[in-house]
Amino acid sequence: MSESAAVRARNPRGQGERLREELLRATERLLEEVGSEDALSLRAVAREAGVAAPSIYRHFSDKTELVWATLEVSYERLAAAMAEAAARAAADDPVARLRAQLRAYCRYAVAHPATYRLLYETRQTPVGPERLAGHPAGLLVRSWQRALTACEDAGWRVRGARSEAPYVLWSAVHGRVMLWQVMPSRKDTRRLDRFVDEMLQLLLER
Amino acid sequence: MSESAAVRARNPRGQGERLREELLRATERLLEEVGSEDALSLRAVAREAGVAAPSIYRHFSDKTELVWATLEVSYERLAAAMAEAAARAAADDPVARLRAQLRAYCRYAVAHPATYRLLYETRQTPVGPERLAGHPAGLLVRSWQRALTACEDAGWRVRGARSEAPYVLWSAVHGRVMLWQVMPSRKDTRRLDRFVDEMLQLLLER
DNA sequence: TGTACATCAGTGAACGCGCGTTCACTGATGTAC
DNA sequence: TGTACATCAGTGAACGCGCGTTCACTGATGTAC
Repeated sequence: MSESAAVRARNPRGQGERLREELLRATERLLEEVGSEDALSLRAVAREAGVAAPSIYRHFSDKTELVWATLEVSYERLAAAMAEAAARAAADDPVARLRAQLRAYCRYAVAHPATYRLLYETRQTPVGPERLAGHPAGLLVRSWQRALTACEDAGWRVRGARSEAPYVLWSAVHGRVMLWQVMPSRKDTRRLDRFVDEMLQLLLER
Repeated sequence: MSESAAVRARNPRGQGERLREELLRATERLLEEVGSEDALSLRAVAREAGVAAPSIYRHFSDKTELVWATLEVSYERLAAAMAEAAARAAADDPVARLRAQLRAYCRYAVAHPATYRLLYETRQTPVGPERLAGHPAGLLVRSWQRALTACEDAGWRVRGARSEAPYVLWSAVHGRVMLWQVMPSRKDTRRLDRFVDEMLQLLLER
């Protein structure tokens, strides 16, 4: 029935925190499998991690906490993928760096649809406003903002209202990957790349 | 406890179909209240409609059918709101008509967040590909397409790759309203209007 | 005009299920004396 | 070196709940004769 479930050995003393990481990974995996937060059950997470359900409560006070922690991990993965892609681009070409970031963003989104969606589903985990203020989304918009400024510093002009530009970029890309998940078209990721190029051409000029 | 629940009278003979409509409306109302399809329960729909839970099965074979029917109704509302807005704009100004449609789209989306989201959550109602092919989303992309062609006929030029243009428009607007629902900013719908104007300026030129 | 019957709209009770969470526990292992 | 004890990682059984769905039914009303 369960794969590695039966063989899991208890962590040695002082290493209890390891289970926390395992639970987060199990949640991520399972989330992609079932597709949404509501469809995710603590009992299934426990099974996936090879542990009894109550063990979760050693590390997370309830389901909301577990999901929020997963959201944060997931955001970090996305940010890391974007940073890595940017680092691979030519250091003196901010447009190429921005393009690489946007493409990495799209790729992450379509590779991990459920965890990606989770980033934008605050309704499901009803948390306080202080927590919402620290929502990863805010970090993202600042990152697009910085990237655009770097382009300007390199002599590019941002078309249209400058204050709207990061939102234009972000909305377009987010919208595109969401549509990607709905539309029953064949999944050729080069189409996403083309879309990114298109947006940059619309938004930037020499 | 329940509001109109207790007083509902049985429909007269031959009018059984009325309950179907009532159930659809109850589903829409409830969906906005609970926020997602998973959180919606048939029993709650029945309560909302003032009817016993098994009565739903007189009109819908299961939960999936009920939700899919609601999705269709919801899409019709959105399409109607867009058509109405377009009709109010000057008949000889296709850009104004398109702008009106886009604004109506945004307004519908933020006024009915849960039903709007439902339009884009095919994963939740796992239906066959033949049904997916008839998904409202396809109708929408064709509608943007037509609107852009009308602008071209009136002497406007669509910037960038023409084939990407409807997707640019749609993605941007869809993405923007999704972000709107996440970001903890004050909800001033004029900001959405400004965004729409911005997109049109980026996309169209004389 | 009366009555047996078919049709129709809708129901009450029950089914089995998986869920989130709580509780008191177990048993291995390091530590103090 | 031995042993009592505290700490730690994790568990088994149970709770009450609401769910989707099925079943055999009820009772009002129109229809055929």
